[in-house]
Amino acid sequence: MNRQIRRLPDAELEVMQALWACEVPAARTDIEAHLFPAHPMAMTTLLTLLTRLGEKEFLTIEKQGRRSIYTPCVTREDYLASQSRTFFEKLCGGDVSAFANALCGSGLTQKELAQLRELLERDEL
Amino acid sequence: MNRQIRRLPDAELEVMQALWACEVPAARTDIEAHLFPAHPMAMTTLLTLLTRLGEKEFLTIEKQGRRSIYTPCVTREDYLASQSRTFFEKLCGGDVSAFANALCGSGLTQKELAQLRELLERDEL
DNA sequence: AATCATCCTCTACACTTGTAGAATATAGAT
DNA sequence: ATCTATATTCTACAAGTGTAGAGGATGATT
Repeated sequence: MNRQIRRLPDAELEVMQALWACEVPAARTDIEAHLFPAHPMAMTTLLTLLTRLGEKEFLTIEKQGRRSIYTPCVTREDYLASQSRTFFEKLCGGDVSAFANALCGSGLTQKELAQLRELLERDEL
Repeated sequence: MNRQIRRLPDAELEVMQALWACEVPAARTDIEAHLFPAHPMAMTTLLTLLTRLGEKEFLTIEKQGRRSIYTPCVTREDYLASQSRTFFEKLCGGDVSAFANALCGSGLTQKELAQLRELLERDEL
């Protein structure tokens, strides 16, 4: 069903999140515009991260003249699902109650928890 | 309520998990016995990791003659809660429905999901 | 007291990650 | 044809991570 997707380092994840937020395929400027403004980075840094993501096959890079366009080849949904699984297995040891406790202690509001419960219910059908 | 706890690298986390599984305070041999058997490591590797965890203040090291005893100073619960929060914020962008979808797609069984929902409900009271 | 066994610390090294300047290539303007 | 702005790739480096051997300290044994 869902293969194991390697965990990305923080900086690369931020770039992927920006890419996922774009209309794809996206140009560098587009991705740049979707980056977390609170974490500025030099343009070459962004390009380095994009290259590394390409090597890791999280996205493909196609050149059009001097510019490149980037297309994700892992969806956000798949990535999140895979990382959830990893969290459950590696951190919670596959123990549902440990997981539930973690969520309850995580600072999510009552409202958010209720919402989560409801969504889980709906999806279960 | 719960401060931000830095994320541990995989190898260090495994050691912490082993320590949490011990009667504390624990000796190295004890921790060793609780390590994931599927991932063998040299004794000195374990000791290096314990030292690093001490530097990061995840545990304290007390010497008794030539041997050391280790005591966690971050609880498993606090660590899991903090990491859940980070997961929710950084991966799901603070979006409950993205989180719910991630869980539903993560390969958890229907039974596990139902159990999770129930535990959340109970804890909400 | 000398030797041995055991436990820990030091040192080491390759690989990854975060970061970005220098160098190179290319489309557009003159 | 040349110059210029701009986009990408190369190179670089410090810090973090995974791994473990060499060396030093100390408790146990003869």
